[in-house]
Amino acid sequence: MAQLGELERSIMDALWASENPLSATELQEYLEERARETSGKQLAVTTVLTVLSRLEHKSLVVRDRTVRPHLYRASSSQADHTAELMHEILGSSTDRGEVLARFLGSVSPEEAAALRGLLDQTRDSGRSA
Amino acid sequence: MAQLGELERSIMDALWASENPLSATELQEYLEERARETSGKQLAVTTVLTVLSRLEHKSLVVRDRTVRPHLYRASSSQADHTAELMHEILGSSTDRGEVLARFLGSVSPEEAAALRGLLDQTRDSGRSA
DNA sequence: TCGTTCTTCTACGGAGTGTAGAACAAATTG
DNA sequence: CAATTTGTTCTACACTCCGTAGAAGAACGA
Repeated sequence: MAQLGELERSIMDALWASENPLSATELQEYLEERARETSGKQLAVTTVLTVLSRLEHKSLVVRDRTVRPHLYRASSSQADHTAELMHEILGSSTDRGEVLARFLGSVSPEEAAALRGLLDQTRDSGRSA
Repeated sequence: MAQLGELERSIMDALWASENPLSATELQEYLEERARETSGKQLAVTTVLTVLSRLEHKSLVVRDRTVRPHLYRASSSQADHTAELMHEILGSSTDRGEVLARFLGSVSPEEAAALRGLLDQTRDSGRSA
């Protein structure tokens, strides 16, 4: 699934942060805000549109073409997407157990606690396939 | 840190799988073996060397220049590297807890069990910084 | 020193990404 | 309906990364 570029990532972040689907122009404005402190540079709308198309193509973004302007939303939540990525990475390894061990070693105590809680909740819900 | 290309990945896999550091030529042969079933195609040694240099530049590979031929080894274990990657991905998210929840939801029962065990072991060894 | 072995330099083509103008389509309004 | 505004698609270019490797240079054994 490959890693996203910087602008792609910003746009996904914007979509993930937003409750409602956004138009290209709204995104453009949003991005300008975000960038104001950094390299405050206004992007062309076409730039945003191009990237949105690419993200749509990668199935990360869903576009509503029935309205004008078109509205865009992330096809899955950031958490889902991120978890999926992590899983992919984990799967690319030959020794999952070892990876998980190292992974836990670098996790904060709070997160470790959270994980324990989650594992207890999940304990009985055996996966089907 | 970005994702590795296919050949880069193969080379890292080879280095990770090997006990000892390897020379470019050894790697070349190793890769030919691996590829025999697939697209059995012999790479030029220079190709391997180029990629090794790039990997060295990315600090994934360490090269011993005191011997001839130079010997190459992975700078960290596959497990470490993978865990680090996972951590990076996790860190890129705004809601780690949620991500971990989703992540656990897609983990096999065996892995869940392993995680429980690991968490118990790690319980007391609080991290310093 | 001569050849062999190994490494470095240089280079090219293809893919992915940031960037956006030009051209085209739809909606709004006079 | 015609003109203007708003929005979308097409096309394109530059830059970086990666796979690939030849040519040229360096080191070592005979």
